[in-house]
This record gives sequence, C-alpha cells and structure tokens, in this order.
Amino acid sequence: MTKPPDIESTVPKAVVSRLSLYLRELQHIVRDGSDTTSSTQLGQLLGFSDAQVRKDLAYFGQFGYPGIGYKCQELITEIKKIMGTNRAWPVVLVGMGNLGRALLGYKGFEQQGFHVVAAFEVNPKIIGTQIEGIDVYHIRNLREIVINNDVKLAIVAVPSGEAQSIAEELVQAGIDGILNFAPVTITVPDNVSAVGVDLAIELEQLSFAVVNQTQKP
Amino acid sequence: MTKPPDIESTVPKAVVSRLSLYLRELQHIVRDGSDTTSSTQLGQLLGFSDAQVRKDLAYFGQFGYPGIGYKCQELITEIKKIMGTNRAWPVVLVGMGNLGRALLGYKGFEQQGFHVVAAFEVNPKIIGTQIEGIDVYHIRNLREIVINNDVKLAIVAVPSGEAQSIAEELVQAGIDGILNFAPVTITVPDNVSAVGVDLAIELEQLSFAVVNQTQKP
DNA sequence: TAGATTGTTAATCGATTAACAATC
DNA sequence: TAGATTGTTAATCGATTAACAATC
Repeated sequence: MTKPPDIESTVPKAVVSRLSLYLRELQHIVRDGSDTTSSTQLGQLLGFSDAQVRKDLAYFGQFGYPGIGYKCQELITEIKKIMGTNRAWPVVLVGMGNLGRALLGYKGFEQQGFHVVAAFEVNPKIIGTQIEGIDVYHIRNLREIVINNDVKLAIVAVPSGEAQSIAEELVQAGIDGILNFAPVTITVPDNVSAVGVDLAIELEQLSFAVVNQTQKP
Repeated sequence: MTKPPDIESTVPKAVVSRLSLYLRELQHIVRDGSDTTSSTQLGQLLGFSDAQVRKDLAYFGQFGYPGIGYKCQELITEIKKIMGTNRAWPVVLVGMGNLGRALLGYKGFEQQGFHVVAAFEVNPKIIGTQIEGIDVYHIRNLREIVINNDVKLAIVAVPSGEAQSIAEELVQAGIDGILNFAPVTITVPDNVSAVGVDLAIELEQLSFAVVNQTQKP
C-alpha cells in the first residue's frame, strides 16, 4: 500500500515484457517442484543478468528475501497482480480466417486467464455457427456483446485492409486494448492500447540473424 | 562495397526490428501510389522521430537524397537486402496442431518470401497427407528434407513439452534459425538463432497496459 | 557463524534526440 | 534562389551492470 500511484508510467516497456517472461519461467519452476528461486537462476534461464532481474522487480516493490531468494508462488501472485492477470479477462476475437480459428482454439490464452467469449465475422456462411464452442456473430452485435460481458480486450485477425476500420469499431464499442495480427500499423486513441504481432516480421528478424550470423556472447 | 564487414554485430536489435516496420510501411506507401517518402513521413506513420528513422538507416549506408527524401522502391530493395529477404527462403514447419495448420495457410509468409516446403508431425493419422497443399512428414525425415531443400529456417508449433527436443533435432538437421511458438524458452547453440513468439504473453502485455492505462504521449 | 542473496546506489554503457552543414 | 531533407555529430536521456551494505 506504499507504492506511489504513478510508477507505472515510468516503467520501461522492456521491463514489462521481461516481467511476462519471469512469470512464465516461475510457473515452469513451480511445475518442476521448486518452491523458491533466485535472481541468478531466473536470469540464467532467460539469458539476463541477475542484476537486471532484481532491478526489474524493484520497479514494483520488494518481493524477495535476502539470503533466500524469491518464493515462487508468492512472486507469481505479485507479477500476476502487476500484469492484471490475477483475474480472468473476457476477450472478443474478430476475423475467423485461418489464423482467427487457430487463435480461438489456442489453449495458452485460457491457461493465462484470457477467455474468448465471442467471435465476429462478416462472412454470412459462418455467422450463427459455433467454432471451438464459441458463437460467431455479425460485427453489428459487437457493441452489445462487449457491454454485456464487460469486455476490455480484443484480438484482431482480419485482412490488412479491414484492420483499421475494425479497430475503430472496437474502440467505439468500448474496447480498451487491441491485439492486432494484421500486418499493418493501426491507429487508436490515446486512451486505448494496441499491440501488434506480425508473423512475417518475426521470420524476417530470424532471416536477418541468420544472414548476419549474429553471434551470441 | 565500402561497408565494413562487422557492422552487423554492432547493430542494436531494436534497430533491426524497426527496419522491418519501415519495410512494411514502404510497401504500403508504394501500394498507395507514392514514389518517394521522407524520414518525417515514415516516422509519423510508425510513431518514431524523424531523427530515429535516419539514424537507423545510417547503420547500413546512405540511401536517401538530401532535399528529396527516399525513393521507396530503392529503399525497399536495400532493406530487403539487409534483412536477407531479397531472395526466397524455404522453411519447414513442425507441429500440425491448430496453430501449425493456421501458420501453414498464412499468406503473409509467402508474400514476404518465405515458402513452407514441408510440414512435420508425430501423429501417424496425418503423416503422409497434405495440408494446405503441403506434404506432412514424420520427423524422422527431417534431416533429409532440410538438406535436400537447403532449408535454414524452421517454425516450431509443437506443445511446450516437446519444443526443446524438437529444437535440438532441428539444429542436428542443420537448421540455422528457429521461430518458436511454444510458450517456453528454448536453448540453442551460439551459431543458431531463435526467436520466440508467445501469444498469451502478448495479451498479457495488453492487459498490463489497460490496467495501468499507459497514456501515450 | 559463514554463506547466500536481496534491494539499491553509483558507474558504465548504449540509444535517442536535437541541431546543423551539406545537398538537391 | 528558397525550401526541403538528408547524414552525422554532439548532447541528452535512459537502461544495464557492478558493487556492496543489509539481511536471513
């Protein structure tokens, strides 16, 4: 209860993304039967320095025990609280192409507390059906479903050309965060967050690394 | 021909990932009918400063024309050369679950020059079949196919528990770069590159942003 | 107690931005 | 010529690492 109210705005993005990795490793460590870990172990597993692990966590509080390390379950709980995943998030998914369907069936979302409550499409052939047990709606029902289910997050898996206009509809419907799989930059208002995942770009990064044989230290 | 031979090792990762975004925007600008652009325009489209765009490109050479800007097609060619995507890359895909199948049908890979030449699975029911026109093989055929097709890149979409051992088989088979969709950290030798994409982590980042209402400047 | 490990400060390192001469 | 825009240098800003007192 002593955390200043504005720390979040000063936390670098890189720190937040590492936090997710710490959480993932902690879950593995617990599954492997350990109760505690250390900044050294976490760092080694992820290729970071021990100092960085401690510094990153220090942005949010004091979670460790000098001489002991970190209690995994405790740290997991704390990081989840920080990330906002200490509760379940209802999510809507727009676009039922190849990728959209796969995302609908992706187990990893549920495992981390994200629950797809509805899917949306324009293709009349699949509107009204269920895919992976989820109802597929026409986009015109978006607002209603978002409001009724208090949905804040949306996944966009529509073709590039439609991504921006879908994003705008989502914002109109009251969505606060958009995970965009279309390979375009979408523009959203300042009070809305957008994260883009471009699968081809990820392969391109790999191509660069291979071509330039980026030796790891 | 005047580029020093070791610049690549000194280029920050962040620069390389922005390079991919520049390439993507340039392709859109061309599609929209413009022949030239500027560091200011590129930066604005992506939310970066003009200075950053110029600085990033300067790592690799002088591609612009003072007073004019950049010729889009020319810059596209240059960036593709840098990224190694000025040629087609054969790719193998391991794991034919929901996600693997979707990736097999993902058009964006082909569009950027990545061509999936073979898919691999352990499930005997689908080995020998074709999915999206691609033959599905048993992993025991991996090495042979990788060598025959001179494949350097692999996409891994297997369950978490199998990711590390598959990665090792890929390395054994002569793969140089792995795009890993399993939500685990995989360990590869220094001469191999690995890029991880964890879909749940991307949603988690969004959750953090929404919970902490990270206001954009 | 001795050994381990934290949280935090100071030092280092790296990346971004501002500014501007050179160029078209 | 005047206006636009590059490439690059220097200044600023931010992030990482090293070091260590405090703690268990």
